[in-house]
Amino acid sequence: MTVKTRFAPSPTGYLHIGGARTALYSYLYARRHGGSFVLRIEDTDRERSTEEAVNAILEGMAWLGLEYDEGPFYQTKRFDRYKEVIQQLLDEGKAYYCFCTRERLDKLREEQMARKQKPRYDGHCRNLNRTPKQGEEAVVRFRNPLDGEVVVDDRVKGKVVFQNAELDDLIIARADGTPTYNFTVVVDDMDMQITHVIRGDDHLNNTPRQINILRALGVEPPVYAHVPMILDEHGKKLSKRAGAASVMEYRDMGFLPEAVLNYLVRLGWSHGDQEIFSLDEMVALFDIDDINSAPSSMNPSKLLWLNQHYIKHSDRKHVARHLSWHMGRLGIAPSQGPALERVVEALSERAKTLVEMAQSARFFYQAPTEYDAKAYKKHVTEAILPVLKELRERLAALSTWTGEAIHAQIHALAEERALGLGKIAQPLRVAVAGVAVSPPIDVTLELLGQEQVLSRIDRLLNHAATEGSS
RNA sequence: GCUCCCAUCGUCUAGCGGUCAGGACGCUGCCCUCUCAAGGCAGAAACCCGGGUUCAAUUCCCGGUGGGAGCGCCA
Repeated sequence: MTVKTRFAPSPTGYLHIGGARTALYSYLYARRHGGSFVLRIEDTDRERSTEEAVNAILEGMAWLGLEYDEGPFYQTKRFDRYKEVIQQLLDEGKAYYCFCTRERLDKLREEQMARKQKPRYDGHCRNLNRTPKQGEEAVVRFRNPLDGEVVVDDRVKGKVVFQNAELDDLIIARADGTPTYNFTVVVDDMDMQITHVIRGDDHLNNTPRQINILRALGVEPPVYAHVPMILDEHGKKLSKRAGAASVMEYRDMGFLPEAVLNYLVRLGWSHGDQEIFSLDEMVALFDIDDINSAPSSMNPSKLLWLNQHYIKHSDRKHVARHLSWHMGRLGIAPSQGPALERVVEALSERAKTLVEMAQSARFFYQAPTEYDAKAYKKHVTEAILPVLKELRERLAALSTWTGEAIHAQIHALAEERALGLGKIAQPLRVAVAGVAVSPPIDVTLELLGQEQVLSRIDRLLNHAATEGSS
């Protein structure tokens, strides 16, 4: 039997980071075994499902590069099929109509809670054996076994046993005839021949119900693997407030998709001491049995470290492509100035995010409009101005504008004047970048180009002449 | 409240009866250095508690404590 996994989000919001991880695990497992990966949109709750959310999920999957082999399938398009199965269960006496009002159910729940009991349906209509009269409101409930137990042989949690007596008869069709979650999942997993269900462990408690329905349908349940939740950095539930919960927020913060993927795969899964995994390596090494059964917390600084790793080691063109998107957001046009790939090369060791890199890259494309006050005061001294003037002339005289030539000029001058390199490099940085931080000065000047460098030095000299130096 | 899940450095984790409890991020110190980084080296830092089982428990079992999830005509 070929492996088939699925990711089945409900479109009520963005693609959650936890969802992204279960999607990744499902994807990896299918790929690893040469199987297929299905995307299914669970939109049976028409109140809360939105098209924007569907698009957000699709966008998130695409950004991460998690390609699905089948789908997206929409449950709302399968209502006829669900109706058919519900009727089948009804006909076979495995489901029944329930006429209890919401008021009665609410009251029942309240009473049970007051008695410190687990709130559950009391089987009031279980043996009525009645079909609704014309216009009469009724839901359909699944006739859950009253005794015995259900064993979930979970690949990450191990054997988990539930007593049927703990379960009640859940509603599988609402009064308006639409099917409910626990039922549609079962029918879809059955119809789509899903072999491995990898999902959040918040679904573990639903699993025995689903298994019972599956059995009533005469189908063997798939293999289940319930992965623990992802908590925020404080060990609390991930929320919009406490750190980013949406995958797209990570894009916006300047993360590379491969960094996010690498981070997520290691959050709850491991392969010995290895930390860095390309997608191909993940596919080759991933196994459900290596998933940790305990929940894990986000470690933002480790994600940052991974991001920097990928910024440093990924193909420059690839990084440049993502960087230009962020530069666009900051209103910097990378067309006028040095090749973006070379800027990426120069900055890759000094940026943890692409947002940071875009900010640092700004001066390559836009001359500084002002000088950082502290840097100016510290480095642009009265004594250094004549040296800068001299350097300006020597740089102007250069016929080949290469890092090497620039380096030689600066070094020679520093030596002649018995100055440390920093004494010249720092004011130069202020002149060309506006701040005292940049890639190595020779690289910076080379990338900027002779014309820009000379004009920026002139500007600083003028500024010093009118505004003064320290 | 009931049912279920979980528990190794601050965090992510390795471990699968005998280890000086390993790695990674972060942190601290040193080196390198034209700035910022990157890099190199060194260091501090963990088996939740109590019972068993065993010659031997971080590891297996039970209980406690502490976290978490579920208990909808939501998914």
